[in-house]
Formats: sequence, C-alpha cells, structure tokens
Amino acid sequence: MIDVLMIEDDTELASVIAKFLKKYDILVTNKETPLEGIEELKSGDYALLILDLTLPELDGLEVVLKIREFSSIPIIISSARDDIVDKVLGLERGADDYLPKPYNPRELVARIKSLLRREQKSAKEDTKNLFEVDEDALAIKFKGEVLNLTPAEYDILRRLIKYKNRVVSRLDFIYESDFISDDASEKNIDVMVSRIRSKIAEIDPDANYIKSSRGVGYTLNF
Amino acid sequence: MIDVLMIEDDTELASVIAKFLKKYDILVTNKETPLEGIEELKSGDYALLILDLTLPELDGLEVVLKIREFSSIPIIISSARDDIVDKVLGLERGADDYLPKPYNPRELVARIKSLLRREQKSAKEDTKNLFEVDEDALAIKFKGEVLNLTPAEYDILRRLIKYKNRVVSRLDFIYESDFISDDASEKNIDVMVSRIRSKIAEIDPDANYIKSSRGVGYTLNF
DNA sequence: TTTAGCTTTTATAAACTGTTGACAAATCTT
DNA sequence: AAGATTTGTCAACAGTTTATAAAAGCTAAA
Repeated sequence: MIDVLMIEDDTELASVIAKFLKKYDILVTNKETPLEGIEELKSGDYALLILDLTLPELDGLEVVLKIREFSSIPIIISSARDDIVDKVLGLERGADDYLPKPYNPRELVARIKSLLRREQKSAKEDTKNLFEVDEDALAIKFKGEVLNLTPAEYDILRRLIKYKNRVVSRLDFIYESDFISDDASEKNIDVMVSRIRSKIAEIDPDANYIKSSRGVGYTLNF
Repeated sequence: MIDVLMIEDDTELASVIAKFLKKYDILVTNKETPLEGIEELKSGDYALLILDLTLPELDGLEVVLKIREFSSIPIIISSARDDIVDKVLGLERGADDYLPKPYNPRELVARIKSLLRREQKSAKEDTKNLFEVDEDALAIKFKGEVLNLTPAEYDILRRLIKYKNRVVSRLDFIYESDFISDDASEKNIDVMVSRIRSKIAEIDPDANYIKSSRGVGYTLNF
C-alpha cells in the first residue's frame, strides 16, 4: 500500500481519483488548500504528492518552492492549464512530473509507479544479491556462486550478513554458533574469517567486504 | 555538459532537437535504429536516453525491455502516438517519462533536468548531514564517505560531533575514550586531531571544521 | 579402526595504533 | 616588535592486534 497526498480543491474530482487509485493499492489523502496540504506533508507519512496548480490562496508554483524547502518528496503537478510556461517552471522548481487535465487516471497510476520505482532503485541497486543465504540448504551464495563453507564458517558469515554494516564481536560468533565450542579461543574466529575471505576471493579476488574492527570483531560492508 | 543518447529515425527532427538542447548544455548523440542505439548505450557514456517509439525493426516497447536488462538509465519516450495504452505500457516497462509528439523542446529540457536532478538527489541525500555517526558499525561518515578512523580517532570525533559547537577539553577526550590511556599526555590529542583532520581532508581538502580552542581543546563547527 | 572433514591451537609475520619528542608555525602577551 | 606560549605535524618506537599457514585434536561415518 502506497500513501499519497493530494492537494486539490475540487473535492469531487479528488474523490473520483482516490477511488480509482485505490484499485492499484494507492491510498490517497486529499487536502483542499495548499497550507493544509503542506502541514500534512510534514507528518512525513507520504511517498508522493499530487499537486493541483490552480489553487486558492497560494499560487501553485509557489507551493512547489515552499515544499522543496523541507522535503524532497516526488511531486506530480496536475493542472488545467496545458501551458508550456507553467510546465517548464513547475519542473524547474522541483516538480517531477506535469500532467495536464483532463488526464486518464491510468496514466497517473503509471507515472506514480514509475517515479517511485526510480526512487527505490537507486537505493537498492547494488545491494541486490551480493550475498544470498539459503537457510534450508545451509548454503550461502556470493555473486550467484555457491561458497563451499564449513558449518562454522556458514554460521559466521550468516551472522555477518544478518548484522551487515554492524560490528559483530568475536564472542558473539562463538556463542551464537553450535559448531564453535563455547570455550574456543577468540583467535579461532580470526582463522575462520580468514578462510571465508579466501573462499570469497576464489570468486572475486578483489572483494573486500569483511573488514576487521580492531579490538572488537568484524563487519561486513556492502 | 550532459551527454544524452537519442534513438530516432527522423534524422531531421533529431538534428533540430539536438541543436536546441545544445543551448542548454545538453549534448545529443543520435542513432537511427534501436540496435545501433542499444549498442551505443552499452558504452556507458550517457546520462539519459530519449527513445522514439515508432521505430523500424523493433517495437519501441520491446526496446525499453531490452535496455532494462542491462541498464537503469533514465528513459524518456517520445512518440507520435498519444495513446493511453502506449503510455501506460511504456512507463510500466521501465521508462521514466512519456512525451507525445509534437512537443515543445523547452518541455523536453525541463523534463530531462528534472529526471537527472532526482537521480542525483537520491545519491547525495545523506550528504546533507555533514557528519554521520554509525554507532553500530563504529564508523563515521563525512559527506557520505566513510572516514577510515582508528578506535581512538573515532572516539574523539564522535565526541566532537556530540558536543558540536562546544569546546571539548583535551582531558575530556582522554578520560572518555577507552582507547586512550588515562595517563597519556595531552599532546597525544593534538596528534590525533591532526590525523583526523588529514583524513577529512582526503575527502574535502578545503574542509576546516575542527577548530582549536587555545588552552582548552577543540571545537567542531558546522 | 580408519578415514575424511572440521575445529582448534600454535607460531610467526605483517599491519596497525597509541604515544612521545622534536621542531616549525601560529597565536597571544607584554 | 619581541618574547612566550600553544598548536600542528613529522618521524620514530613499542606494544598490540590481525592474517595466514601449519600442525594437532575431534568426531562421525564408512
């Protein structure tokens, strides 16, 4: 479910659109005035804003500027004016799309999804499947290839993946794994990490994802 | 200067647009067929693609799919068909915008800039916070980049960030960090601050955020 | 029992980090 | 402006921590 804020003074139109978008798992909240809308936006609960340009009180383009002062939320302008000046100004001031009324709501849906898709993509792009843990097979893949890990190595790497970008202490590794005896020395962990590293290196010699955190333990970064 | 690839079989139109966009610092390279275009795209030299839908050889929508197999470059579809089905399909398959011909080139410029602006934003989003302390990873980022700090340096900078715009005394640094022995000389702090500064300078040579407070200690200002 | 496959310890080399002293540069005081 | 004090940086050192290889110890299955 995607939460979208709409600022539109034509409440009838707003409710028609809201109803339509609901079919596509998009939940629309409408505010009739820019000031109310901006206030509501500050709650931070919305993924996207649909903004009508021809509003009372404030000029629509001013609204865009005001919003951009505090938020980088994607904005789709919808306007009765199919005017090149408005379009260019709107986009220049920070809107992401401009849809002249009347528009087909299906196009609106497509444009919303397209915008949000791009938002998420850049964030997750490279993290996708660097490491894949298969709990059932007790196997871990690195860049699509299976790492041939021993049970203790598997436990260590799995924990690193689970707590990625966080330091895991040597003692944590020891206590969490059934394959490492609780009274093993912490040095043991170093040896196993070293082996995991070399197995990763078989696949990508330049990989350097497991970093030591001096005096504490290890961190997996990616 | 922004490099943009265009796939458009109407070379006359292509050259008119190229000429126009040049005024806005956008350099257009045109390929007349999808296959040539896709090949050229693989060079990785382009920031954005303008794709004509009504092309020979391949259906335009197929082209979008093919490109999305290997690239997440922003795509603007331009098409003579102002058809809701085409629009929705194009956007759903991974295009970022759909501009029906004939369009005003100024609108094209605005949409290109808008798309690229958003691209960069998500990448630099976190740059807003000049310093970011990640307690879990025991790491500190400066302008989005990880500073490669030793434990004692980490403790010092973290404390400076915590008490930003306030003076922290040398003794405070010493007593608060487990990595600095309590009977170390205060000179030690100067050396470490110096090292922290140089590590920050690796990222931004002009940075000058840590200021000394004569006779007392140091202050982080930003 | 033997073997194969792991875990664990040991040993050693390499890398890292806190620490200090020395001295130049900057800043303050008189 | 000169002199005194403080800060910035370098280089070096010693103590620790980490990386890796090799050997020893375990365990379960054949």
